[in-house]
Amino acid sequence: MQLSNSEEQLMQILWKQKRAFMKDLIEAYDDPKPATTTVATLLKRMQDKKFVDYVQLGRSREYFPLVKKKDYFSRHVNGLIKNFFNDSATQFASFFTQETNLSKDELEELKSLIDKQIKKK
Amino acid sequence: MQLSNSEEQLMQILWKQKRAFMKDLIEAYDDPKPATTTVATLLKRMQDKKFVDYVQLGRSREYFPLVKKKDYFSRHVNGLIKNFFNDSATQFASFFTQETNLSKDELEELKSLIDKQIKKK
DNA sequence: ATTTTTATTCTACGTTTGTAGAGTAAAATC
DNA sequence: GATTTTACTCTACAAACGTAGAATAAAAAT
Repeated sequence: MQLSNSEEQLMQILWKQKRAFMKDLIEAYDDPKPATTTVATLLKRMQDKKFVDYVQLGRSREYFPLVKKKDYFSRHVNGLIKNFFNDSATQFASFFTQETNLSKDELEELKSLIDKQIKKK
Repeated sequence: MQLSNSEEQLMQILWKQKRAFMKDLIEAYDDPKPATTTVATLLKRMQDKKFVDYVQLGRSREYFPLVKKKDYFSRHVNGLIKNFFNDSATQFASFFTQETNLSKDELEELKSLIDKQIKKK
């Protein structure tokens, strides 16, 4: 099951905060901040989808992610790659380096990164 | 305005076929294929969203994309980058090369690609 | 002790999405 | 020319989303 857009937005905040009470989450929204009830609904749905859980502390709940950003993100990108580049990561990478306009420095950096990866193999 | 999931799936088919009649589009679906009315609805909604248009040929319509896959995809990835890597393409790239497990050969290929890009700058 | 604030639940409601039946008109077939 | 098929349109409807008011209950402030 996937997160909806507004759920994902909230998830981003939670990932950043790592563990948070609802008020902290709302705090982090740009104005106009959503109603607490809105966030509560989202959190409950996200909990049903097994993306977050919480511990009860006093009469408040401290929420935390059940899914790592990394993992969630990987699934995402892999989906993208599958859909747009019929499953070829290189094709994707190629597209990516050409389309996102990285500066020369960034490209150099990326290159050396790849070099490191190659050495590992 | 964004495409929904099933709209995007249909869009993928249309991008592949470039121009197509509804029956060709349905043809391309895996079984169980959707009802023609379903696809018709999707096409109409996609038309409202300005993602496709058609020319009438006889009493049939030949549909075609109004948005290039490339552009659509760029928007997507840029959104991802913004959301997950607070707008740093290199951070994304770094993550990408580490997480998707490209083979040594693929990495080499990517590297030379990047080199080409660098030379252009 | 009474009032106010805080934290959460329950309920709700308009919108978008996924899916498709019923109806209609033209074209093809018998 | 009557019947079947094809190509759409119109309407519908349940599920998911985005958003939040009303209600409740506990805690804090007065």
